[in-house]
Amino acid sequence: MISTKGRYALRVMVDLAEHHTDEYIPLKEIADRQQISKKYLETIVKELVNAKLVKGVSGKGGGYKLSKKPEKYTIAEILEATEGTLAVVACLSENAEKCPRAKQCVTLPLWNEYNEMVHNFFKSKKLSDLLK
Amino acid sequence: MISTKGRYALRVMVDLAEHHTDEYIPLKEIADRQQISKKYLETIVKELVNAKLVKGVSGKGGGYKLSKKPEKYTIAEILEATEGTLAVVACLSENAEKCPRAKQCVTLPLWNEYNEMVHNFFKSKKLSDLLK
DNA sequence: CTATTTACCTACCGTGTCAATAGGTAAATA
DNA sequence: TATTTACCTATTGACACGGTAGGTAAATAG
Repeated sequence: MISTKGRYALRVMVDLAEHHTDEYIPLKEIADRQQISKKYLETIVKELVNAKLVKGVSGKGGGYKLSKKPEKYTIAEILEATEGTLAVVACLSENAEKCPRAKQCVTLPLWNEYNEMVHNFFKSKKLSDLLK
Repeated sequence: MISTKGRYALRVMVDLAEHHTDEYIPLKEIADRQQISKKYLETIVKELVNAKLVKGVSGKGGGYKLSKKPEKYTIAEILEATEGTLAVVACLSENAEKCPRAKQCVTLPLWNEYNEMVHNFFKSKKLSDLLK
């Protein structure tokens, strides 16, 4: 299940996209518009900054800004930055040690198919698709 | 992410399907074959029994048995019984109170589409599809 | 009738994550 | 120098996950 972390991140990205000018947008504005605790948003936006999805500058006139155009973001990269992984089962996550049962596992093909479907879905969707 | 609970449940169901005769199959056999702690399996199989997906009888000669043919089970119903819900976001789960932001929510259409895709996927897959 | 086998029930535990809060420090501008 | 902003480091309570422990009830075999 996609956690609030990922869902809020998406809403922040959309907000940044919709209010994008030359200026940086302070988090307080976003928090007010989205009605999400600013403190909590800080922890989320930090991960977006780490993943270089948004750029932040401190000080007066500072805030956050998208680092590329909305149509250049896949939903997948945004969710992966905040959710950690989009893998649908633990054994298919990027940093999973390989399962010794893999060869005989009757359910693995199902998980592989499911996993691929989910990844393709989120890779096919762009941030710009969420704008009105 | 699908938890071990759901994944083990699926393996139990497959095991029951593959070793299905007239007899009931004791959990110990399944636990041994699948190399999963019997104690833990008990808690999982209990939920399958509650959902009437398998039938259990006590006593000597007892054990568990599928309550219908493998091709009659969708993967969806098995996972829902053990995972609680297959909803991809909290606000789309069956017993969620309706979100006051729904009307204005920019991300809701995405979640709806994703949710439907996932449900369709698991409804289209049958337990019999996992048998060799 | 007794022993054995099985499901079934209740409770507990450690660990980790989620969602959120608190209280600072550093950077940048006016 | 004051103010605004991001950024950093905890901390909290609640809850689920993965698993264990020890018992009770039911059913059969001898």
